[in-house]
Amino acid sequence: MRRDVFQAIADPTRREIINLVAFNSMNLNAIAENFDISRPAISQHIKILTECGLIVIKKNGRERYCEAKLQQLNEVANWIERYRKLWAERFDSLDELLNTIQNKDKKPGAEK
Amino acid sequence: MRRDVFQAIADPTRREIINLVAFNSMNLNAIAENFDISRPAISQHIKILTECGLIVIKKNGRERYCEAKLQQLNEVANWIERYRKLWAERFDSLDELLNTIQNKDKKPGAEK
DNA sequence: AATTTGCGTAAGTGAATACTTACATATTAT
DNA sequence: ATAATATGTAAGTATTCACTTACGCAAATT
Repeated sequence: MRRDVFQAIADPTRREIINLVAFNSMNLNAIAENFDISRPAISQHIKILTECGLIVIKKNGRERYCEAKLQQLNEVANWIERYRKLWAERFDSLDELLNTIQNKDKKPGAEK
Repeated sequence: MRRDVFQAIADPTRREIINLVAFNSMNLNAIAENFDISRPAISQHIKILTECGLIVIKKNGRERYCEAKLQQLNEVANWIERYRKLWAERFDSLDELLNTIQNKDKKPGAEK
């Protein structure tokens, strides 16, 4: 059973769940109302999302609030970033800015 | 049969194939040499990658050269970008630069 | 105390996925 | 012409996936 972020966001329903809770925590039933599939199906999707760390559950009485923790998306973003200069010429200047900022942030003076 | 970029890059083998051909075109056998699975399996992965536009095939005699066309990764990048400010505080300053650049590029003076 | 609400999970199902081997088809080499 | 090479594709298979219904349990309501 693979369980990684790439896999997690491959499913459209899970991407929508992420979108729903990204800015506001919601409990499971509130999330499920936005979909045509059954509540247990949503529950299973959320389980997958928590297992790869994209969502954390905060218990409040009998309710479970789903809160987005999207740091893991970094893995995907970094993977894509390696190829960005190959497809997005208009970001060329941004790349340089990015490098400047990163170097300033953590390794001043390193790698050009 | 879903066929979208999120789905395509969910598979680790396909991500490696993309990585292989991203900077140099390679024919199918050359790609297959890098994996333990059979050549037809690679062929099927490449079919999926072409179907969602991440790879184009250039015929050269009996060989098929696979060339990366990663513009479609934009779809994934854009999706993630919406949430970036939620998880990458150290990119906050970059966000502003990004906005500045984008506004300068296409809608000068718009949004803020 | 009894009922309702919010949720997790087990078991079952059909479809999709990632592979395999076997075979067909072009192109190149001998 | 024959053989070797590079590839596509069909068919079969085991596993995973996304769902369903049924059930169980704790917290809240009545």
